[in-house]
Amino acid sequence: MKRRDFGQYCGLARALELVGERWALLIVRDLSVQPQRYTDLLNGLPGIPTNVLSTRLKELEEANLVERRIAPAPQRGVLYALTPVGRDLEPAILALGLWGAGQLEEPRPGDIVTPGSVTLSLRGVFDPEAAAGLTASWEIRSPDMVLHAVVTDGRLDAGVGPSPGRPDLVITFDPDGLASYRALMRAAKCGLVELDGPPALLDTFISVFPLPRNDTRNDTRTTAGLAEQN
Amino acid sequence: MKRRDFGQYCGLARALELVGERWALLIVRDLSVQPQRYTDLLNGLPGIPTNVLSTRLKELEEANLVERRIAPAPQRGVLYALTPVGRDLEPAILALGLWGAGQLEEPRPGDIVTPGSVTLSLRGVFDPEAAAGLTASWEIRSPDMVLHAVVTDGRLDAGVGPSPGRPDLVITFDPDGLASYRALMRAAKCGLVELDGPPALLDTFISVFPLPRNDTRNDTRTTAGLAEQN
DNA sequence: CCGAATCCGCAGTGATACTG
DNA sequence: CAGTATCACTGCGGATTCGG
Repeated sequence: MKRRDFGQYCGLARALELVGERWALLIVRDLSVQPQRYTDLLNGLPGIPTNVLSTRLKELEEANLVERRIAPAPQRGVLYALTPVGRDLEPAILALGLWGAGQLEEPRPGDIVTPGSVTLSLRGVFDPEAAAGLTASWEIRSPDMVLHAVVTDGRLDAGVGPSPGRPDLVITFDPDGLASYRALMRAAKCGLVELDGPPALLDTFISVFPLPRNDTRNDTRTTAGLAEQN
Repeated sequence: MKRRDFGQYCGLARALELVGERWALLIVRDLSVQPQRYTDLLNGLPGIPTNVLSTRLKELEEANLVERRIAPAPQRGVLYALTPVGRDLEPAILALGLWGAGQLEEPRPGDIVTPGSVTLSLRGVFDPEAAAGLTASWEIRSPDMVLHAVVTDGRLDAGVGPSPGRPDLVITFDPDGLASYRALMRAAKCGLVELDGPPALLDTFISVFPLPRNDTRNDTRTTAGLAEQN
C-alpha cells in the first residue's frame, strides 16, 4: 500500500515518506488548526477524492501523526486530531506556507480560501518580537468565516470561530475583502474594513502580523554571482 | 504535463504544487548544498529514474527555482543551480528535515547516507545562540566523504569538501562512524574519533551542533527564527 | 562519459456511485 | 455522517537506447 521509500537515511527523505504524498500535508494543516471530522476535512480540501482522504488518514494514523477520537457529547461521530508528533510539524508547515505565499500569483478562477488556511497564515506571519509583552485580542469577520487572534503576553492563539473572550477589536470585511490573508492586509491598510473597538488596535494588528515582502521572484543576478564562487 | 492544482488560494498549497511532487524537494536539497551536474544528482538520489529527474529539473526551471548553467572551464558540461527563490526554500527544508530526523528509525538495509544530507543536517541543528560570537572551523572526514563547517562570528558555512582555509580541528571517523549525523554525534561523544587539533574544540562542536531531543518538545525558537527570515 | 529521450507495466490518483 | 467500491487515467519505476 505504501509508496516506495527514498533509499536514504536522511531526515528530509523520512519526512517526505511520511507526509510527502498528495494531500497529506494539507490534511495535517487543517488538523493543526483544530480537530476535524471527516466531512469537515472534505469541505476544507476541495476536490480531494473520498478514497484518498480515507487512505491518507489511515496512513497518518499508522505513522502516529493523527489519532481517531470519538467526538464529545454534542457532536457525536469521529474526530481526527493531531498527535504530539503531528503537532511538531507546525514549524515546517508554517515555513513552507510562508515560502509558498511568496510564490502566489493572483487567485485562479475556482480557487477557494478556507478559514484554516488564513489561520495558518496568521500564525506564520506572526512576529513574536513585535508582539513581545503584548496582550490584545482581535476577531476577524467576513460573510464566509469568523476567526480570532488572541495575543497573551506575546504568545499567539489563532483559530477558527469567534474569540473565546470578548475581543478588543472586531474587524469586519465585506464579501470580497477576505479573499486571502494578503487581501485582508491590503484591505486593512486601505481602511476598507469596519471596526468595532479602538481603531489604534488595527495598527497594532498590522505590525504584529506583518505582510512578508515578496520581491525576489525574478532576481537572477545574485545567483550568477554566487555560483561562480562555488 | 502538470499535475492538477489543489484548488485553494493558500501558501502551503502553492508550495506543494511547486515542490510537492516526488523527488522534487530532495533535488532542491542537493542543489542547496552546491550546484550539481545531472550525474551528480543521479548519484545523490539513489533510485530516481532518469526520466523523473529530467522532468523535475524542467519543472523546477519552469517555476524559476532552478537554472541551468554552462559549467566553468575545468568541468565543462551542464550545471544546475538554485535561483534566489529556490534558496529561500532552505528554512522550510531544514524545518522538515529536522522533524523527519526525529522520526528516523534505524537505517534500513540499502539506505545510503549522502554528503549533502549530512551537510543539511549540520545546518539544521546549528544553534545560532550557542554560536554567538564564535569563530572556529572543523573538517569532518570519513572514507566516504569530507565535509567542512566554518563558523565566522556566529555565522555558519557548512558544505561538502575540505575546509576552504586551514581547519582548526579535523575530526576523522572510521568507516562505520559516519552513517548519519546522529551516528556522527554518538561516535564523537564516545571518543570514537581521531582528532587533529585542540580536543576542546570537539566539545565546542557538540554544543554548537546539538543533537535534538527525540521526545516531544515545544520549540518556539525554530518558529520564531523562521518567521523572521521571511 | 554526460545528458538525456523512449517504452512499458504498474501503483497512486481522480471522479463518481454506492452503502452501513 | 463516514466511509467503501469501482474504474479510467496518469505519474512513476525500471530498463534500454540515443545523440553530443
